[in-house]
Amino acid sequence: MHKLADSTDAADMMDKPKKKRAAAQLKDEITAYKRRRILEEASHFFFANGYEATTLDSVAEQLNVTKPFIYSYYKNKGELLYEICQTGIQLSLTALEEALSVEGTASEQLKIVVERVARIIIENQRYVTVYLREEKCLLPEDARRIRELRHTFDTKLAALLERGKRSGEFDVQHPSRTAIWVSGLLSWIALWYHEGGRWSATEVVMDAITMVQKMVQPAGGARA
Amino acid sequence: MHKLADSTDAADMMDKPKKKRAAAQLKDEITAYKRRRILEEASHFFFANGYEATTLDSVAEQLNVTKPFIYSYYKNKGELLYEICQTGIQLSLTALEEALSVEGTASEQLKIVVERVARIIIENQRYVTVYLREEKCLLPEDARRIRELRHTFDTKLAALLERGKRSGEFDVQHPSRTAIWVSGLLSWIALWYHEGGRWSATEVVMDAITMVQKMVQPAGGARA
DNA sequence: CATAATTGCTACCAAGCAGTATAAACAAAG
DNA sequence: CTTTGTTTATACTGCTTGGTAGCAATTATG
Repeated sequence: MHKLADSTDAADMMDKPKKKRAAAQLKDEITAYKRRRILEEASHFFFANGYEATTLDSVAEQLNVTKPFIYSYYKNKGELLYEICQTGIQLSLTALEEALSVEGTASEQLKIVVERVARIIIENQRYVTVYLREEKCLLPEDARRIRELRHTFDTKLAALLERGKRSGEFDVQHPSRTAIWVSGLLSWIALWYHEGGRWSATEVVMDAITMVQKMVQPAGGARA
Repeated sequence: MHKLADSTDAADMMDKPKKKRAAAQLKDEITAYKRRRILEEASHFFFANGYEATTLDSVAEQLNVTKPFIYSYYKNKGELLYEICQTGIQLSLTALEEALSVEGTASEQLKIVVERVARIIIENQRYVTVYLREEKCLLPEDARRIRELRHTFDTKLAALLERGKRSGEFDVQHPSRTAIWVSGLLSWIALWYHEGGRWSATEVVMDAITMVQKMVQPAGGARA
């Protein structure tokens, strides 16, 4: 990402003819595409075999390229892991933020949040699972950044619970602690769901909604 | 464990004087102790750095012994991992079974189950976390045995939920699926709890009880 | 067609580590 | 004090793998 930004730098572009600019842009798109493909295959291997047990040679083979090819798009193995973990948590966070931008009562918003985040987690299971499992393999600085994203997620979720508590919709005695249980329940989906297994993605998402609603539901029971 | 049983074999013992028998028994206890110590230190490293990233040399160093020492008590690194994973799930299963042996209504039993299992998971976090994280590193045969224990756990939990459903204490539309959410919530503790962190073990256990109760609670609300 | 630049590959290295062959140290028994 | 068996360490091997130096092939440019 940084490299990419550098080479499409404004200073470079301004004094070059249109043609060169267009060519440079296309090249950057191709570079971005190659990076995405490498990341995608790497995530398959990290998910199936774990980070340490995965060799970059095997990733390269799967892409029909060689190891130095990968090294010309990523600085090292750790950068691959970081981008995968980052993707895992960032996708969830974005889904949360988009859901929160939909107007509605706290209960309505919570339902949308759980539905969308659960779907995103299932669709991007590889990234989320690697993030949950391999955090310990990240460099301290990278791990800090990831934890920060996670913290933002939990904080925004806690704010929603707090809102529902104030409005009387939810019965939670400690919103920020409850938020952790809810986000744990969502994370658990990535570790447990198996495509083509006993239960469909839709069933799992609906179950998750039900479970979370019950977790925050006041003693009187839920309303329609 | 197997080796140990072999060397205290009845055939060996019967035709030997009392003294030798006693000496052999003591020796076996010492062997068992050494195995436990190795496992304990290994679990620390596997928990902190992951299975693949842990070297047996570092485990040996921590114990002030050498690598061949470990190899004279365990056949290879994989056997260590298997015993750690096995401990992680077996402890939880035993806690569940003991809790289920306490007489009471389904609600009462469920509360005891969650309390005891949550405590066991916190106390043995290293073993449980390694089991959840490193299952993919196990040999297929070992992985199968572990999954069987997990399945027994989920099945027994589902049976309890089924009982509560029949008696009208619980509102669960699909006991075996709900059991997975409950056992996921419990597993999540191992991945998330941090000793000396923001919340005490007791708070976490009490929270877990509350969350599970709400998850199965009928719409009318909970009774005392 | 020649020249320059970019892109990917071949071939390699250094390090780390699981696992072992063998010897030393120690203990038990006579 | 020797003999015999057991326990642990020294010292090594063979292999894997992250990472790189330098070359070949391809493409763009004049």
